[in-house]
Amino acid sequence: MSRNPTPTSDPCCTPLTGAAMSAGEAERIAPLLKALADPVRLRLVSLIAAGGAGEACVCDLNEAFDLTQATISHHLKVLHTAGVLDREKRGVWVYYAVRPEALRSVATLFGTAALTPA
Amino acid sequence: MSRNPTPTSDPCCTPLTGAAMSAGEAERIAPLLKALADPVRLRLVSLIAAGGAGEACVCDLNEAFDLTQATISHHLKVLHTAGVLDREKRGVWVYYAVRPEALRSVATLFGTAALTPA
DNA sequence: TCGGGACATCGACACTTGTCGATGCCCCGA
DNA sequence: TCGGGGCATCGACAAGTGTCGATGTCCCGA
Repeated sequence: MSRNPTPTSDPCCTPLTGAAMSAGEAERIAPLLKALADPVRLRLVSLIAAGGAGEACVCDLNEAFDLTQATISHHLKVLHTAGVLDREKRGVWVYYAVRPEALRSVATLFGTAALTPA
Repeated sequence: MSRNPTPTSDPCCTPLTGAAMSAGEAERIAPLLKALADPVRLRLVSLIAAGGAGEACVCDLNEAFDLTQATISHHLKVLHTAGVLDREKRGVWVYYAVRPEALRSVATLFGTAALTPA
């Protein structure tokens, strides 16, 4: 619809059409990044990952923030829904664990990108 | 927060697994991830990075999406403000280039994290 | 059996964000 | 000098997001 009628032949630069990331790929990865793009959730993942076995109890996470328990629970749900965290209930307590595959996806995406020297 | 659009001073480059991330550190990195956490912006960065010299003209980027020129301009501004893209005007056209440091920050952050289970 | 503690969910609120059409600014070519 | 094209900005709108207090659900110990 809004295709530019090419004001002058051969405008400025390289084609770059049909390049690296497809639209579908971008739509698949963006939610993962969106889940991680929050200071509280970044710290949550960091706290869980820094814990001994890569997991942490919600009761401990609650005490690390100046936020309501409902808010922390919400953030943990967002991370879990995005596939960043695993959830396991043990008796009264709930433990969240980091899913390495999720972080590996992001690392791969930007790792290769950062190494392209131009 | 009227920050200079070129935060060259040591971005993040801190492991996600070592010690827990501080609140200030999380607040500093989250905007970078937030800028990248959008399908359109991910494709924009990908297109720019895939171009020959790691840069691209806005006129070409406009044609790669089914969005208004104003919307693309907005997304480019977000990426530029976050320090992901560099902006350079050449005559009538404007070229955006990827800042490798920005992507390297993200790669470092999640790269070490993905290697955890060892 | 009953009470209480640990999490999740709900409803509500202010704030942010993605998108658009319209308009303004700047640079070049005629 | 003037007209036009490339890009940014403005104002507006709907949709999404972070946060809270209140409430619900489940499980254990007394």
